[in-house]
Amino acid sequence: MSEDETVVAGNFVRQIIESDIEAGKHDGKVATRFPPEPNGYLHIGHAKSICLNFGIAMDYQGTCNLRFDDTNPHKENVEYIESIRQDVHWLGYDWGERLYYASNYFERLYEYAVELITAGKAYVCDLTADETREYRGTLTAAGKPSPFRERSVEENLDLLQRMRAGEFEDGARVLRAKIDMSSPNMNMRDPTLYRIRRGVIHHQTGESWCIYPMYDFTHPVSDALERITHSICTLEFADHRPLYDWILDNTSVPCHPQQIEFSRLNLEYTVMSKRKLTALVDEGCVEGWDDPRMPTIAGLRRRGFTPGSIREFCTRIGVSKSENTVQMGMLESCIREDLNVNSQRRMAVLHPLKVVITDYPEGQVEQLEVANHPQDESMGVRSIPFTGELYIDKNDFLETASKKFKRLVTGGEVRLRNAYVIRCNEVIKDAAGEIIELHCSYDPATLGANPEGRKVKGVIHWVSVEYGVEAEVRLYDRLFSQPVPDSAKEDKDYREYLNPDSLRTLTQSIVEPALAEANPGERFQFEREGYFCVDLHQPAGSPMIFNRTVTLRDSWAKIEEKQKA
RNA sequence: UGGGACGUCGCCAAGCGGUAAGGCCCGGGGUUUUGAUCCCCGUAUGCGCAGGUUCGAAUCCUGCCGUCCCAGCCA
Repeated sequence: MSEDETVVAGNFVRQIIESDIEAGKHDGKVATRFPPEPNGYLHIGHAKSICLNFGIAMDYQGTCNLRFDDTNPHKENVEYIESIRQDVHWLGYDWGERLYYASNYFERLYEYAVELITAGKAYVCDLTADETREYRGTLTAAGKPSPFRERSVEENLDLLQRMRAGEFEDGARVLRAKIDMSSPNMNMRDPTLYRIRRGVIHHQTGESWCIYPMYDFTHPVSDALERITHSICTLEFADHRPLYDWILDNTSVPCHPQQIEFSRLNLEYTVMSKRKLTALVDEGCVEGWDDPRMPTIAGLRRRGFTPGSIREFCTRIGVSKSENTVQMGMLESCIREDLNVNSQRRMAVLHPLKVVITDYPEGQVEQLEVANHPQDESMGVRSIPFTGELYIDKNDFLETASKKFKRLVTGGEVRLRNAYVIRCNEVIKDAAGEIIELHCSYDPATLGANPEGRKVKGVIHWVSVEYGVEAEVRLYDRLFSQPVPDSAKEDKDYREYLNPDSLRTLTQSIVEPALAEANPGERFQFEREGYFCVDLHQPAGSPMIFNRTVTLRDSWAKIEEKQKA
C-alpha cells in the first residue's frame, strides 16, 4: 500500500459497488441510470441523483443511461423531455447513445405480463378503485382477496388482450400481481401492474396503447433490459424493493439489478417536490420553471450558478440514508468559491448618489487601467473612465457615523476604488431634506499611491456619470420566509410562507461602460456587492438586466446587526 | 397498533471494536485600494437514552425514546 494514498471518503453506495466489483458481481461491470419522469423540470435534488449515478459510472469505468420513465402520459410532455436533456448536459454529463424511454419497452412489458398470467401470478381484477382500496386493508389489518383473484389463466389472458384492444373503459379493470393480500408491506398486496388510459396521446407512442404499465412493473423490467447493475433510487422506494425483486424473480428478464436507496435532498427556504414546484409555476407565484428563485436547474442556471458549483455542492453534501435539510449557506459557499476565482470584477452602483469633485479639471477624462481580477493577472485589464462627476452608492455615505463606518462621511475621506482619495466637503439636499448630491475634493497624489501622513481605511466603488450605463438589477432572496415551508401540515399551506421580498428590482442602477458589451449568461463580480450575471432573457431595446446570483460575504452587515442589538 | 428506514457539533458528513476526519456556519487574529479573497487559530471528554459484553464500545448485544416513509388504477 502506498504511503500517500488518497482515501476519498466514499459514500455507502460506492462502498457497495466497490465490494461488488471486488466480489466479481456483474462481471465486475457497473451500469447505472438516471430515470426521471418527464412531468416537470429537474431540480437540485435531481442534480444529487445525476451526480451520484453519472459520477459512479465515470469513476468505475461504467455507464449511465438517461431513461425517461414515461408510463403516465397524463402528466408528461415533450417540453419536459427537452428541458431534462438540456439540464443533464448543462450539468456536464453525457449519456452518449444511451438515451432510453420506458415506453420503448411497452411491447416487452406486455409479454412479461402475459408470462406472469400464464404462470398464474397475475390476474385481471374488475374491482373499482374504491373497492380495491377497501380490499387492501390497512397498515395494521390484512387485506382480503379480490373476488377475481382466482380467474383462470385463459380468462385472464383473454381479458388482458381485450384491455389492450380498448374494449373496456378507463378504470373498468386492471391487471394485478398475485402476491400476498396479508403482507405487512402494502406494496405486496396484489399491486396493480396495468391500468387502462384510453384516448390519451402518449408523447412517444401516440395512440398505439390504451393500457399503461405501472412504475412498480416497469422499473425493474426496464432496469433488467438495460442490464443495469445498480438501480439507485430515493428512500421512499425502499418499501418497493421486495416488489422490485419479485418482478425480477418471476419473469424471464435477463438479469437481476440491485436496488439501493439513499435519502433525498431537502434545502432550507425552498420546496423540492415536483407537485409544489408545478403549483408555484401554474399559479404564477414565480415567472416560470426558470425563475431565478426556483431550485430548478434551469432556475439556478438563470440565477448565475455554474454547473461546477452545483456538482461541488453535490459532493459536499454527501450521500447517506439519513433525513437531511441542507442550509442555503452550503450552496452559496459553492458558487462563491467558483465565482471568486473565475469571474472578472466590475464596478456597478446599485443605488446611485451623485458626487461632484469640485476641484477636478473641468471636462477632463482619465482612462484608468484596472485589473479584471485582483489575484489573477491572466484575466487582463480594462479601462474605466474617471470624470469629475461620479455616482457612488447611497449606502456608502452617512452624514455622521460611528468610527466603525469605514466609508464616506461629511468632512471625511475615502478611497475611490482604483482611483483617487476624495474628501466630502458639502452635502446638497433638496427642499424635502433628501440628499441629492455630494461636493467633494480629490487628492491628485493618491492615484495608485497612498496619501502622505494619514491613512484612509475605506474603499468604495463608483461609476462615471458621463460614461456610466443604465441597467436593471434584480436582487433575489430566499423564495420562502420559513426554513422548512412544507413542514406546515394541515393548518397552513406552504404558499403562505412565500417571501414577499424574494425579488427586488432596481431600475436606476448605473454600471461601468465595459459591462455594455457583456453577453447573456456572462458572470461578474460587482465589487463590494456580489456576483451577478446578465439575464438570459434580454428584452430588445431595454436596459440590460443583471441577476444577483449571491452577495459577497458581508462581515459589515454582521457588525451592523450587532450594533442594533 | 403492522412493516420499512434513520438518529455522531447549529447544518451536512466520515467513522465499520483500539480511544471522535472534513466541509458549511460561527468566534478570534493577520494581510489587503473589494468590510471580498487569502492566511493562521479556536469550536463534540462526546456519538438519542439506559443497561450489558469487552482490557477497550459511536462501532457488538438488549430494552426504551424520537423522527421519516408506506394504505394511487402517481413516480
